[in-house]
Amino acid sequence: MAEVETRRRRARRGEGERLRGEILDATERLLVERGGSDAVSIRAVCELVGVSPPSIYLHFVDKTDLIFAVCERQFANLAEALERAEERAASALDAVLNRGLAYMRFGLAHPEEYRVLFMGRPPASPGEHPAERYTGQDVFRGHLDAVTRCIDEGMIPSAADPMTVTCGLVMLVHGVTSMVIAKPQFPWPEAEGLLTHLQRSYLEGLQVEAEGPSRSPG
Amino acid sequence: MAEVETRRRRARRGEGERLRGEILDATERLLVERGGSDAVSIRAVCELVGVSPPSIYLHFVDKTDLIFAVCERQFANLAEALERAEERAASALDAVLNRGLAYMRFGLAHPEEYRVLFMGRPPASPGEHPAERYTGQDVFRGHLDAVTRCIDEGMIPSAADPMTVTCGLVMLVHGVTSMVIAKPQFPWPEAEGLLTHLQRSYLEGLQVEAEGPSRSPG
DNA sequence: TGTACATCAGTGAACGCGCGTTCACTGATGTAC
DNA sequence: TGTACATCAGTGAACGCGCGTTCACTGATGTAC
Repeated sequence: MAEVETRRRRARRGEGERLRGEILDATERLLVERGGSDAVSIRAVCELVGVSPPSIYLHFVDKTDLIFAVCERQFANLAEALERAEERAASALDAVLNRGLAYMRFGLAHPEEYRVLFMGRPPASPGEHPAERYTGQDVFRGHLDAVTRCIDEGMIPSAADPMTVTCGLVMLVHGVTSMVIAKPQFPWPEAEGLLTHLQRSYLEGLQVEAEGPSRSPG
Repeated sequence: MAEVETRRRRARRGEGERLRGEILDATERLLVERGGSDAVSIRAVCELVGVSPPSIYLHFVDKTDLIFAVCERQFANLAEALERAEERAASALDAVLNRGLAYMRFGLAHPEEYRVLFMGRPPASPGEHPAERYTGQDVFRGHLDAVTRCIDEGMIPSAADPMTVTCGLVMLVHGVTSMVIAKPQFPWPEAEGLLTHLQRSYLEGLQVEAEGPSRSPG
């Protein structure tokens, strides 16, 4: 019951950074509970932490900076989940499929975070903040590497452009993840099965296209 | 320059409904300009229309009702664009592919509307508003019909489940559309080409899966 | 060991703002007689 | 044709609220001598 008390102990000298972490935790929790960074107020974050509003500004230059810091942490979490998934893979192709599944699982397990990372709009004050903070380039780079390895090992036809295939898979995975998050009340088929079906069919189709398409639709 | 004057003529008796349309137009315009329904205020809408805030409530029960009314209009616009695309198709398969492309074009041409329709969160006051107002079921139904016709005509293997294939295509199309909208600064390949590639490869893959997969990845 | 001082980690109160919504009203338009 | 009245399409002013941010400050913690 110790965490119930509303006013926290003041940090000792040199431990001021601890508050920063607590603020990030509270912000993320509110982001999830309330839905959307617009619905999270600095005041609410402070109340949750047990601190007064001005103290936020000791650690973040403004609200956008705070929200972005939460994003950065989540991007790091996602990247880590993807790496772990890749490590468990038996083959290069498995690594690609596993990354896709792990990405979707992350999104469905943390839908509000996923909204902020991949469904929200670009920052309110564009240009001031570096793109790395809200774009997720590391994640894409990881996908691209995994796909390239598949092509190198001949599991994806070498006629395929790695960038195109990576984007294809990203669109596919993001499509399922974001659609299920956006329209949870719609009777979608079970997500893991659907994504697996999509990933496999797409990759099979690549193989066919490389051999020369069996028929030309349209 | 007649539209510059800030205070509009009051409607004659029985013409009160005209204001409703003007309010919807202004709301949609602000939605696009400002980005997001949170950023649209009733007061801003009124200023644009040249009317006082309370007059909104003669036509809409509250702000959510107003935003939803805009959604309904946009869903109708989208459904119409999809029908027109389908009419231009030379075959059942073409109809499916054209619907996908038209859907994406609509999204990229009206990104803010697309955000509200397919990327925003479910309504603030859930349960009070019928799901048809923000789900887009008509659009999905149209996709399903088009896919079913393909299966009937043998252009998609009859072993495929229409619901699965429709969802697959929807995820794919929504994936490209929403990702490009969400991360416009990322160097994606050209969207129409990517979507065409994805749709064709996926459908080719379906064919292969129906014949029994050539290899089993994973 | 004692004391003056600097620094660090915050706080309390207020700023000006825009918001959704409600209330009592107005005055033009149409209708009944 | 004239007038009293009802209705309709709005308006003006205010409500209470929560917001991000800033300012001048406090008081505990550590340091120098």
